[in-house]
Amino acid sequence: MTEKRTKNVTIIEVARLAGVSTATAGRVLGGYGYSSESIRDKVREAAEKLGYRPNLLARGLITGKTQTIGVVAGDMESPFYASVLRGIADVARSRGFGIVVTNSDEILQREREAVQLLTEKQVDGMIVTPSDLQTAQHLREIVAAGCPIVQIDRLVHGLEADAVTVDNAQGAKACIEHVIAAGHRRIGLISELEQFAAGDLKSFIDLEAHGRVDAATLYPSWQRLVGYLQAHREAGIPVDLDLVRRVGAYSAEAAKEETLDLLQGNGRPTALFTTDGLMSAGTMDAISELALDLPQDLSLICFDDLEWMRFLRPGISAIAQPLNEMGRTAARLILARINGDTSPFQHQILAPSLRVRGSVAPLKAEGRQGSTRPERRKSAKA
Amino acid sequence: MTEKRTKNVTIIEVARLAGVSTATAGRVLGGYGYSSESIRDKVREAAEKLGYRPNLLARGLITGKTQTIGVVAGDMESPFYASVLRGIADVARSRGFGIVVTNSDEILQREREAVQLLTEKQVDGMIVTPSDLQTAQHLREIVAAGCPIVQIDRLVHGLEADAVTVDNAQGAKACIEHVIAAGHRRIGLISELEQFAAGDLKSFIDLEAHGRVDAATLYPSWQRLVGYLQAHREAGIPVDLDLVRRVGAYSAEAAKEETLDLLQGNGRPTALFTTDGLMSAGTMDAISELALDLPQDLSLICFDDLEWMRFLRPGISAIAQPLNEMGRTAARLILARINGDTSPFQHQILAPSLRVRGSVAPLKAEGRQGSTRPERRKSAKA
DNA sequence: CTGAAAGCGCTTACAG
DNA sequence: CTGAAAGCGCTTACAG
Repeated sequence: MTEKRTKNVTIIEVARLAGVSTATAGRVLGGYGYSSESIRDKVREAAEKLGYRPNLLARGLITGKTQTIGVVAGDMESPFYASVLRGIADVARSRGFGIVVTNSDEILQREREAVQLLTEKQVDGMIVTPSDLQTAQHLREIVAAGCPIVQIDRLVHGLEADAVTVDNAQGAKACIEHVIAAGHRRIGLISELEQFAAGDLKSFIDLEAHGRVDAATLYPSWQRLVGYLQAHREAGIPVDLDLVRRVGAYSAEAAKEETLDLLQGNGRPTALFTTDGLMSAGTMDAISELALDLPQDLSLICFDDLEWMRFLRPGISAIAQPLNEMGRTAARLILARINGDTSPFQHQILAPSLRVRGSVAPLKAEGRQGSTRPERRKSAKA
Repeated sequence: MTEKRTKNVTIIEVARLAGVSTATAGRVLGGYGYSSESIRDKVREAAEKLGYRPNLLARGLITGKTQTIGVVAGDMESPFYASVLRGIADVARSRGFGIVVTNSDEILQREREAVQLLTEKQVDGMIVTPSDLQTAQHLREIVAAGCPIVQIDRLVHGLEADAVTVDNAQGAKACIEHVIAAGHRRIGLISELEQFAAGDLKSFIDLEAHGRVDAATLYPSWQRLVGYLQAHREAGIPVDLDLVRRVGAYSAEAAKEETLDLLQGNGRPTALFTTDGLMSAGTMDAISELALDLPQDLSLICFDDLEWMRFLRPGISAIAQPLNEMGRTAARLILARINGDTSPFQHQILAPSLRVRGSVAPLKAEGRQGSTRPERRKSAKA
């Protein structure tokens, strides 16, 4: 009960029992040098008998490799990161690597501390979802120090490192085209759109219309807005600014408020596009509160994650991000770098897989909208 | 571009620049011995100037502590484990620990390999959700070797280690009482109930009725069945065996089939209790397929996770497991052991937090059931 | 309070 | 193919 940690069997004891040098025992057990078959057997037998387990710390100290990938996620509890992590873990496991994971909560300072911890733990490489796309001094430093890193989901401006992202503009565009094909013309957008250095929504939309926006360097929700705008432009449908709702925070509650405001105002949309799982959750709360029927009163389409889709009510369409694949790709890239790959940096852009669940209701004749008035609000919460 | 990993600054170089011995430099930088203020400043300055970062591998090799917790989860992508992991990560971070995580997929062999990897990486302790409650030789071995472990969610028979579980019987009982209070008498159960050594469902129910079942050593879904049975007994409602559905696999598809069979048979229940998130998902699929209205046609209550609850349709009740708390508790326990706590092993049983979303519809007069006939099946999939 | 020496458990050249 | 020696970057007694 109170025994201290039993002393581990070391290579020295195995060597002694096998009657060989520690160097030889090490070669057999570590699988790295030449050794004759007879010696191999002797050493293995001795190791087995003593219950020898290699100490990867010692090996790592000397080889400079820990067979470990460090991961800085935003929040591993969210379906997004959980799925990405699973992809990373699968590839790591198949290659004999471990992963040490941390959460940044998208807070720069926390990300710095995480990177620091991972560095001190001597991980062979890092996979990170950068919190800040401008200031990323800590990332530039470790890259300069020779630690390979792979960015996921976002690109730090001018960081010389591999990256894996989803084609957000393309995916969002596909969603909107889907809805337009069903006859909708007034499509509301509920989107985070939190950080954008260059000003307000209006300016951004103007810039985009003139082709002055580089989608690759934007935060995902802004990229999805670009897809929304593109689809409208190509279909010849003017964008009503009132329909484009910038929630301004990654918060379901805020998304709910924004949706309520949109749906209770004049000129209500006939369809709604939410740009991620959390926005969808908030929007659905609003829809419940207003006691709207989907998709009769309102069509809803979400840019979402496969995991979350399971919980969507029937009648809601969604396009899923290939999150496992994003994790797997990132892990493969980092492992290649760890193994000495020095080819130019890659930016892999994954196409969202169009796993649509439910279909968008075709736009019906007018008249239904009046049936659900703001006065009915809260009626669902009997 | 092709530079090799730049050689790290070591304590030796810092010591040289500061004009002190490596032992002294180590004491300052490692914060473990005495040192005068003037020397502290000199050393820190030198370290700063050279960009010194400690190598935790070397420290770990010598101290025998890595400040790392190993975690064997079933599947970190699932909301259950994702939430537990988050709890663990939060406590670990606050104490300066890292976590290395692995997935077992509830497969014993994979769990063994995971434990092996973590052992070789010299984690200070492990948190594991055991895949098999009988055969757990690998766990007994590492415990015997002095590596503390904390079990989560399940208890290995006779394993001398701390554990954190949820009071499943109690939670399930609360659910059923909730439904009974609303007037329901025919309450269907959709549950995994996969592994149970001692035979079939009927035998189990008989055993339980005679108080011959020790809930503590059961798999969670069986514990939830116990709560279902207890609530019936205390309310004086006989259990109809036809209503108790053993899905026999942790599969949403299988849960769906079982639900369809139950709802399309004679003597349909007026309420349904699902014992976890995956069962709920399958059940909801079945309900959609039958085009049933919730809670008008059927009341549904789920034993579930907070994360998943967000996606439940209004009108569905659910009781949530405190998963973050389970992770946090486990992390605190393992840290205490790592710090030398030798008190008797604890088994902490967390009460499910009654975060009910939506309420159970009171049972209405008869007559509604006929309105949804099996013929309507698939009608929702227009 | 500080330093010289030994050592954690392995791997790596270098001889043989 | 095998062994003796050195060393990875730290910490730990042990003297002073």
